[in-house]
Amino acid sequence: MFAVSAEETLRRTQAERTAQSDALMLQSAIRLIVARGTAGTHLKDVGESAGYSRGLASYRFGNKAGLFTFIVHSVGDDWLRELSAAVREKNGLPAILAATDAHYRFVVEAADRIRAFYILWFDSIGPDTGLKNVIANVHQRRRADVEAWIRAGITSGNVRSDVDVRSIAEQFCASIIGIVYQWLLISRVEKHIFELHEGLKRQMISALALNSNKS
Amino acid sequence: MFAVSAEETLRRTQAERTAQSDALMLQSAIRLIVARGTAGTHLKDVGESAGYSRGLASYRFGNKAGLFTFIVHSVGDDWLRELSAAVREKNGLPAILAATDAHYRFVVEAADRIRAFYILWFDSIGPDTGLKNVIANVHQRRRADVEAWIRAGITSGNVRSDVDVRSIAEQFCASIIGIVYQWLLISRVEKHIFELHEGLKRQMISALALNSNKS
DNA sequence: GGGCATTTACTTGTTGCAAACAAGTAATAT
DNA sequence: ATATTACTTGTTTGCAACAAGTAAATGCCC
Repeated sequence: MFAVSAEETLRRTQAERTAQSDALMLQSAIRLIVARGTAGTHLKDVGESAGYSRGLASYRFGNKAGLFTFIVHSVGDDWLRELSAAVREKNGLPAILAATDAHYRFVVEAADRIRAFYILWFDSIGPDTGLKNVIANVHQRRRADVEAWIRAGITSGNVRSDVDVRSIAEQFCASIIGIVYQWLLISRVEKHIFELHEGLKRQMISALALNSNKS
Repeated sequence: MFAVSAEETLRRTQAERTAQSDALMLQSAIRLIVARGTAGTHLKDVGESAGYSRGLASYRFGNKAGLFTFIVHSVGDDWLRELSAAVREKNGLPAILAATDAHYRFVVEAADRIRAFYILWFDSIGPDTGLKNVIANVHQRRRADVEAWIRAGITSGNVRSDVDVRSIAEQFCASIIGIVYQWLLISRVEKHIFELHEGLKRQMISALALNSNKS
């Protein structure tokens, strides 16, 4: 029997099936989070608006925390990859300035996935949602990257050697968080957020550049 | 009939009754938010753990958003009052440094109310929870205060006159938000958060002080 | 390669619980 | 004594969570 025409075409492996339903539900969830917030995003809706049954999201992710963790992982990994592509082999101050520019670009692109990602980011602040650990890790990785850039800049001589690396890296990450917060709070973006990123760059230059007025 | 002995002692006005139940439920809600997060805080529990019925919180605040708005108003007003007391008649750089120190003190005191306040602050980031507007207003007021300090510092001559006031004020507020975020994320506070505040002060000094290396 | 057992993907049925509101009772005010 | 305000209890609705079912894909022995 090789006359199974129609059925043959829509036969997919199990891996493909889950990959597809994961992807569709991811998209749906992102749209819902951006539109209604985390509290207004119901697992039921996630499954149904992805074209499946009301129960699939529950079954796949277990609960809301599981769904949110999945989203943060998916988007966060992409994001970190794109960021390190933007920085490439740079180090020291150029790396930090490139990262800041890249961040600005991500934010003004205003892709729903970035917005949803950061909504979840801030949402996870409460106590012991497994999500909190995931995000704390992303945060640590980010800070470690910045520290590495600064240290590399010191050895290659484009950053002055008397800075407190850890402290500057934390300051940088804290500023990014603050900028993102403002972006999510007031939706009219553009110029405003641009200025915040430019200010952050100036601040990093004055903290790290060689020709500084360190008394 | 003036033999109403016992009853006479516990007679309160209606205003006193609501004031007391408001206060008790406020405390309960703060404890619950810190312990279980916003999603895990049920109106039912707020009423009951304050010594009332399961329905009172619903009745008084309407819904969860109403409760959260009430908390942000209560704590936020106290907070702004304490902050402006710490700054007093200072202006310019001294005002900003004093505000930063005061903020550090509030945070390390780690009073539950501050923690709950900021948890709600970050929680309100999603779309159009009436709470978002409340918090956007607090945020605006805060930024306006900082701008006013800087401007006053310029006229009284302790801040250099070529700074972009608005931009610096936003940078400052963004940094504060970022610091608070880190505080909520990693609970071991002390030294770490202290350093972040000190770094912010240094940054503001380099942005605003008169004897600067503006090329 | 074809048919049967196993595993994996997804759906539907059910329970429990909280939010929201309605209708009641108790306390204070006029 | 009546009206108003504070609070409680009853009821509905809707989602999350899980259990038990069906459908699709895979492994296996021939």
